[in-house]
Order: sequence, then C-alpha cells, then structure tokens
Amino acid sequence: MTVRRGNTRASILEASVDLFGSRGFAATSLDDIAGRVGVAKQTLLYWFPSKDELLDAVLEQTALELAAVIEAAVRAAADEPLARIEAVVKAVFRPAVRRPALLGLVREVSRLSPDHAERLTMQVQPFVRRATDFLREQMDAGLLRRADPGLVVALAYATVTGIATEPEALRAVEWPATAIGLRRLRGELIAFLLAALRP
Amino acid sequence: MTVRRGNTRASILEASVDLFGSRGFAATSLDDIAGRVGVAKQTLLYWFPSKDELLDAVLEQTALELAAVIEAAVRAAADEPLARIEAVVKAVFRPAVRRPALLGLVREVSRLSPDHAERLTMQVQPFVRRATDFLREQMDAGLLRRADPGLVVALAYATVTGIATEPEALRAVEWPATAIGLRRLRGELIAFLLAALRP
DNA sequence: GTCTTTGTCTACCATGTGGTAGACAGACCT
DNA sequence: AGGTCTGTCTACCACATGGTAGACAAAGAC
Repeated sequence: MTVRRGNTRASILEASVDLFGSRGFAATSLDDIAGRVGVAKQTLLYWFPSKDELLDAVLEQTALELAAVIEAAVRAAADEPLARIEAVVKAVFRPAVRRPALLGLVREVSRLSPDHAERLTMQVQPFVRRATDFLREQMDAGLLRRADPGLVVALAYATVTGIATEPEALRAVEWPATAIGLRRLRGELIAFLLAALRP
Repeated sequence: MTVRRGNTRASILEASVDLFGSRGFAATSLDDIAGRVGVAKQTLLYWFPSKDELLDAVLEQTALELAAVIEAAVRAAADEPLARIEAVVKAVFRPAVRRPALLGLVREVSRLSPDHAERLTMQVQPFVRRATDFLREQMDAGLLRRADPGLVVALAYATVTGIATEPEALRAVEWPATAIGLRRLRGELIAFLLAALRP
C-alpha cells in the first residue's frame, strides 16, 4: 500500500525505546516492535540493518534527548548550586515520569555488551565531567557538603533513576500513583537530595 | 555417572541468581545455566518443572537471603536511628558487592510479569512496614528529618540498589574498582544517606 | 512513457530455545 | 537377587526469532 508517512523510522525508534526500556532488549522481539508500529518486521530491517544496530540508534537518540533536556535546565537555572540541582532534577523528572522507559533504557545498558556500555559512557562523559567540576567548585566555596564530587553525581543519578524506573518500589510502600502523588514524589525527592548535599 | 553431589538443586539456584541478575531473565537460556552448573539442561527441568518456576524459586531464595541479612543487622545494631540505618546499609553492601547479581535480580523484577512482582512485593511487605513504622517514630521524636517515611524507604532503596547494580555509573565517574575504592564508596554512600536523613 | 529509486510486503530459512519422552545407572528396600 | 525410586543423560520436537531473497507498488527523473 506504500503509505509513505515519512516518519516510519521515527516511529520505530519511539516504539523501540518504550519496549527495550520497559521489557528489556532481549525480551523484545522485532515482531513486537513491528506490531506496535503497525508495520511488517522486514520494514524494521529495511531501516536498521539488524536488531543490534537498531539498539545503537535507540541508545544514541535517548542520550541526545536526555542531554538536551538537562542542557536546557542548566542554562535556565540560577547560578546558585542548590537551585541548579533542583532544576536539573525537575527537568529530568518530567520525561522520566511521562515515559518511564527512557530511564529504563539507560539502566538496561548495564545488561548489554560492554561495547554498548562503553559507547554510551563516552557519550555521557562531557556531561559528567561538567557536573563533577561544578560540584567540586561549589564544595570548595563551602556551598555544598564536602564529598567526592564524582560519587555524588553517581549517587544522585542512582537515586533519581532508581525511583523513576522502579514502580514496584513505590507500590511496595503504597505510594499513590496519581498526579498529586507524583508531584509530592518530586518534592520529596528534591528535598532528599538537597538535604544530602547541603553543607 | 550419577555423581549425586546432593547439592545440584542449590547449584542451579546459585547459577540462576547470577545469570538472571546480571544478564536478565529473558537473556538467560536454560542451556546457559546448565553449562555454568556443569549439567545437562534436562537436569534443570527435573528439579524445576519450567523456567518460570525456576524463576519463582530464585526470587524466593533471594528474598529470604536478603531478609536474613537485614534482620541480623537490625538486631545487632544499637537503637539509635542513624546507627541502625548505617548498620543496615553496611550489611546489605557486603553481599551486594560480592554478588552484584543479587540486587540486580531484585531490580529485574520490574521487568517481569506483574505476577512475579506482586509475589515479591508481598514477601517484602512486612519488612517495609517495619521500616516505615520505625522511621515515623524517629521522625516524631525529632531524631530524623521530617519526611514521608514510606518514600524515604523507597529512596534509600533506590540509592543503594542503583549504586550497587550499575557499575557503568561508577565507571562513568572514573571510580576505582579496587578494594579501597569499594570501602570508600561504602563510606560515602552512608554519609550521603545520613546527611539526607539527619534532622 | 519508460526507468530507477524508495519503501513496504510476502514468503522462506537457519538457529536457538523451552519442553517432552524415555533410556539408564546407581541406591535402597525386601 | 529382584524391584522400585532417584537423579542424570541423550534424542527429539514445536515454535519463536533474527535475518535473507525477492516481488511489488508508488513516485520522481528524463
């Protein structure tokens, strides 16, 4: 029928993020993705030569997406460190809640081949570097609790990603999955992090 | 040859925790596990009627193991809340580092069927309940920062699990994977959590 | 109007996977 | 010694999955 919507590739990427991120890479078949998109499996293999290269593309796009979000938040925020941290968390929180698979995909990386992990690590490197430098400065200025800046980045990442990608953890403590519950969650998460970082 | 080591079942469970926890359930084949144990695939299916029931057993055993560790730590610790929290984190940290797959498996639950998730949630319920009650008491007594006790449990869980199961995050901040690095990591993790919880 | 390019589809194949059937060897009972 | 039970193995099957080959239809190129 050759509908030629012109966005097949993008649709495939979107569906792939959702499925890889929620079920995991290995548990998602090409047919699953194709079915979700409403297209034949072969069409996927037309746009991406193999499942593995599809994964590459998905990872890269996700990294770019998140990077853009963070970048914008940092630029818009005040220079004061706690405000800046709050801004970043808020910025990440929105897409994370709307599409839990986004961060789920990032987490999935630890399950994948070292190759994929390495590549994503390299891509994230400059952001990490900037964050650690910033934290170190602020710690030196006495505006943040003294700690290893790199580890603080990792810990904050772990906290945000963990809470955003494990709905089971929230269900276990009977947290309401409503809009209000989410806003309160965001507030408590930020309070938690700020308390951990305040001097 | 019928070696009859008497621990085949236990060996299977152990290998399954490692593989399910590190690669993920879907990415692990029965042959993988059998190979690791040094036994034929059919032997697995003799002890566990299906891959799914093997997973059930693995989850249950892991929950029991972790529960025992936490239980012991809580009993041994002083009654002061910060000391108690520190004791629990230290207790969880040891097995988590020695066998990253343990917590990786817990995290894997969010990828599995709601059935499995539900069951594990139920199993963990009493512990969660006790932890939240304890935190609430201590907050009321002014010994901990005022916050939603349930969420604090979830956040602390997310932080510990995240940092323990994502070696990539640590590699990204160039954290040394040595014994000394691990001890310092534990120290910083505890400092991070205590700062977040102190009144 | 023909030709080429682009995007999609329908077979089809090779392989890996979960699971079944049943043989077989040692242990234990009598 | 004979019979049953337990644990392990080999052989096999049905099926899903990633990937290939090639037909086909619409859209430009000229």
